Order: sequence, then structure tokens, then C-alpha cells
Amino acid sequence: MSSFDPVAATMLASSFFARPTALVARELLGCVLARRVGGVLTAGVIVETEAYLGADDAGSHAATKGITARNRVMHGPPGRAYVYLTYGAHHMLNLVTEEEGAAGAVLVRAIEPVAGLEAMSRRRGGRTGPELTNGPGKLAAALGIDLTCNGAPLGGDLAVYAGDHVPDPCVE
DNA sequence: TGGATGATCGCA
DNA sequence: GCGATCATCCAG
Repeated sequence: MSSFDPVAATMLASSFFARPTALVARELLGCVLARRVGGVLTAGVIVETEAYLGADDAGSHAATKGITARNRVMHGPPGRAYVYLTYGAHHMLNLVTEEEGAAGAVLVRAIEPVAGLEAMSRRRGGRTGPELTNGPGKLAAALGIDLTCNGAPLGGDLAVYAGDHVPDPCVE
């Protein structure tokens, strides 16, 4: 019963991502990231995100003066997946934010698996536990995210849903 | 703590 | 065309 139900959940529309990156990153916390591959549904609650504004963030790939093939997706329309391979062995799942023309993306650093645990564990080489998706590269591998998902629009095999009850954010 | 590993960026 | 960098993960 702990399984995630995409039918009852509300999928986040592109308008949700067409907002300030920092805000989207914060709002994404608690949301459910769902991935469907070969009819197998895997999903996890986003527990940690990192906002990458782009031009102002030196760590972002968009820190360069112009738009490169890699940052291209960042500058594109929101509500799309930006998959990036780093260290030659790990994929990073980013969600493009801001409206088209503005660079922005949110890196999903960690999620808590709620559905398709077996599939995730299987992809992780039989590993289990919180370490399944306790890291950027881990969650991408667990969800089966690869470079083929780069630039893929959300709503298909990859989508983000709002939790049944989003906790009231305490203003700090 | 350090190594592995693939792709990308900037410059000549 | 070459060298350097990268938002990490795993093993001992």
C-alpha cells in the first residue's frame, strides 16, 4: 500500500517549473519523481535538491559566456529533463526551470524510494537500503536515467507528481 | 583517502 | 587536436 499511485497524484505542469529556480528547487522537496521503463514504475520522494541558476553560479555549466550544446537544454523550455554524465560513470538528473531563454535547472541530489524498490535495487546490482538513491548518480542509476533521457519532456516515462499532502512550509 | 571513468570546454 | 576539468561513487 505504500506504493505510489500516479493516477491519484497530481502531475506538475510546465508552469510549475517556469518559476524562479530557487523557488522550484524548494517546492520540489517532498514531490514524487516517477520513472517508467518497460512498464516498470519506479518512483521516489525528492528529499534534496540543488538550484543552479546558471549564469550566476560558477558551478553550473551555464556559467560559460554563451550557450553550449550541453547547456542548451538549460536554456530551453521548462518542464524538461536535463541529464548529464559526469566522471564517466554517473548520470545526474536535472529539471529545467525558468521560462525559455532563461538558464535554470534544479539538480535532484537525493530521493527516497517509494515505488519499484525491487527494480531499483536490481539496477543497483542487488544493493538495498537508503543508499539506493542517496546520491545524484545513485538515484539516476536506480531510476534508469541515462543520456537518452536528456531533453526528454516530463509527463511521459519521466514525470514529477505532487505528494498527496504537501507539508506546510514553515517560513524561516 | 584516493582512484576510476566518459564527456565536455577552451584555446592554439 | 590536445589537455584539463567535472555537480560522483566505490573499494580497501
